[in-house]
Amino acid sequence: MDFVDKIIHGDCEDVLKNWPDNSIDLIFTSPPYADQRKKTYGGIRPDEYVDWFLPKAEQFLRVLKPTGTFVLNVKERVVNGERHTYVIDLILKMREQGWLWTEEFMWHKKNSYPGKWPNRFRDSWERLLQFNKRKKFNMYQEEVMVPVGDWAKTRLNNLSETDKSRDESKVDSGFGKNVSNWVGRDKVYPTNVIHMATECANRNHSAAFPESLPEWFIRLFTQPNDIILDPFVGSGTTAVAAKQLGRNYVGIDIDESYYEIAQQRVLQIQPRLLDEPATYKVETKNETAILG
Amino acid sequence: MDFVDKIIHGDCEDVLKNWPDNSIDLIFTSPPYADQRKKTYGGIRPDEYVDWFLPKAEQFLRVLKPTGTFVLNVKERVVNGERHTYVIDLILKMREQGWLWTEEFMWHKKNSYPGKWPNRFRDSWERLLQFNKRKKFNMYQEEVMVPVGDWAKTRLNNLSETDKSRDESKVDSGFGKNVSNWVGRDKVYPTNVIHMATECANRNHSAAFPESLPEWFIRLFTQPNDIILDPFVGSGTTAVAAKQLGRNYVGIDIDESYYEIAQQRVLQIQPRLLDEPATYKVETKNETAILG
DNA sequence: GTTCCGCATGAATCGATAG
DNA sequence: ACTATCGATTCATGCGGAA
Repeated sequence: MDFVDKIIHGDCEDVLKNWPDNSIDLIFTSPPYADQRKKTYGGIRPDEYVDWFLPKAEQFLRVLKPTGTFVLNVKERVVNGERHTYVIDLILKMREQGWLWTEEFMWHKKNSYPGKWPNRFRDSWERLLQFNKRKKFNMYQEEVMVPVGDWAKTRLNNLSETDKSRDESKVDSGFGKNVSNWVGRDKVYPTNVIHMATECANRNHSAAFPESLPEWFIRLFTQPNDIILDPFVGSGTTAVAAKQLGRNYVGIDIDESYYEIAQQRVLQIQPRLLDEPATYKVETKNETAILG
Repeated sequence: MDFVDKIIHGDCEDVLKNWPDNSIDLIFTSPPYADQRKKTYGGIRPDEYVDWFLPKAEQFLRVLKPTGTFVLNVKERVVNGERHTYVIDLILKMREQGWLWTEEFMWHKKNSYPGKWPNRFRDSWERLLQFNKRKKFNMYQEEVMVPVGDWAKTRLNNLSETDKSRDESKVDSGFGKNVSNWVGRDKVYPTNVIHMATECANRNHSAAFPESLPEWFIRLFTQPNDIILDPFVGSGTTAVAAKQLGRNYVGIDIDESYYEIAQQRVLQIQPRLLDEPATYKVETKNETAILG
C-alpha cells in the first residue's frame, strides 16, 4: 500500500496502469468538462469526450474493488443550442465496458452561476452518476441520514444538541409532549437528490464542488481506512474530505499547479477524531441539516 | 381548428395522423412509464419502450409548430439493479428523427414514494426533457419569474412550524396557494430545477403530476389562445391547466375511463380572467420590477 | 378564525416464493 | 434459468376534524 495518501502528478491513465487490480474502495471525481476552447484546462472537445474518457474508465474499472463504487460528477454542455449527448453516450459505452449504471444522483446547486439567456434558464443541477462492478456493493446508509422532514428540520435546527437530548428526556418524564412525535423518528434516509451550494468564494483555482459533496459519498460508500481515489483531483477537495474522515486518499492530476495546490491543502488537514460529532453540514433545500 | 378544446378517446398515434402539420404550440405530456399503469396501458416493457414511443414522437414532430416546444416528463425505472437505458436511448433516437434536445429540466419531487433498500435511496426526481424543432422557439421567461427576498418570513410568521416549512417548499418552485401575496415583491428568473410535490393525497383525482407542473411550462412556452396538446392526457391535468390559463387544449387518451374523467374535469373549469392578478404579476410601489 | 394533529396515500424496489 | 406475483419497507403531503 505504498501508493496511498499521496497526491500524484501525472495522467491518471498512465499512473493507474501500474496499479494493482481491485484495490480501491471508492472513486469520486469530477473530470474536466468538455469545452470547445482548446486552451482551457482539460480542453476536451465535446465530440471527443467519450473517446478521451473511455480508456481511463477502463483503468478505473480494473483498480476498483468488486464491492467498490465509482461516482462521476458530470454535466453536458450546451453546444449549438442543444444539450450535447456525450454524457449519455458515455453511460452507454461504459456499460459495454462492464460497468453497471446503478443510479443517477442529482446535485441541486443552490447558488448556481448567474446569467441570463433568451432561450434557457440558469443550469442549476449536475449529474452524479453511480457505477458499480457488481450488484452487491458496500453502502452505509445510516451515515448520511438526515433529520426527519422539513417541519422537524426547522425546529431541530434551533435546538442545540443538549437541548435536543433535554427535550427527549422530558418526554420520558412526561413533559414536552410536542417532542414526543419525533421520538423514534428523528432521522430518515435521504433521497437521491442532494441539495448543496457551490463553493462561491474560491481564489485562483475554483473548486468544482464543495467539500461536503465528496464527503457525503465518502460517508455513504466507505468506512474508515478505506481507500478513495480521485483521478482528476484538481485543487484536492476529494482528498481533503477523505483525510478528514479518516480514510486513505489518492489524488492524481495532470496539471502541475493543481498538483501543488492539492498537496499543500491536504498536508494541512488533520483527520477528525472518529467519535467527534460530525461538524459538517449538508444544505438541504431550505434548511441546514445536521448530519452524523 | 375544429380539433381544439376537446378530450379525444383513442391512440394518439392514430388520432394525430389525421391532423395538420405545424398546428400545435406546446406538447406537454407524461407518457405511461415502463411497467407502470399496467391495468390501463398494458405496461410497456422497458426493452420495448423506445420502439413503442418513436412512431408517436414522429407524429408529435409533424404537428408541432416550428416555434413550438415538446416537454416530455419521464423517468427510467430500475431493472436488475441498474437504471435502464431506455430514456437515454430515446433521446438519441429522437435526435435522429430530427428533434433538437434543447434542455433537461429537473423535477424534484419532494414527497417521493417511500421505501428502503439495501443498495439505493428513494428516487426523488424526474426528467422534463425539452425538445424543439428549431433553435429559435417561443419562450416567455417573464411569466415564470419567482419572488426573491425575505417576504416569506414575514408572510409566514403566523403559520405553524409545520405549515411554514411546507409553504417554503412551494416558494422554491414558485408555486403555492397564496401566490397573490407576491404582489409588490421583486422577482428573479427561475432555474432549470423545479421543486414540486406530487398530489398523492388528493382524494378526487390522483394525477401523476401536480397541476402546477404543466402550468409552469404552459406559461413559459405559450401565450393565451395558443394550442396545447397532451397525447397521454390521463386524468386531464394538462388540459385543465391550459384551459385555466386561457389557452386552447387538446387531450388524447387511449383509456376510456381516463377519457371520461378528463372530460368531466375540464368541463368544470372556468378560465381565469386574464386581467385578474396573475400569479406572476408584479407591482412594485416605487420601481419597476425586474421583468427582463 | 387559527393552529394543530391524525391518517390515508402514492410513476418504487428488493427478495423470496411459485409456476 | 427465467418470468410473474406478493409482502415488507418507508415518508412528505393534503385533507379533515379537534383543540
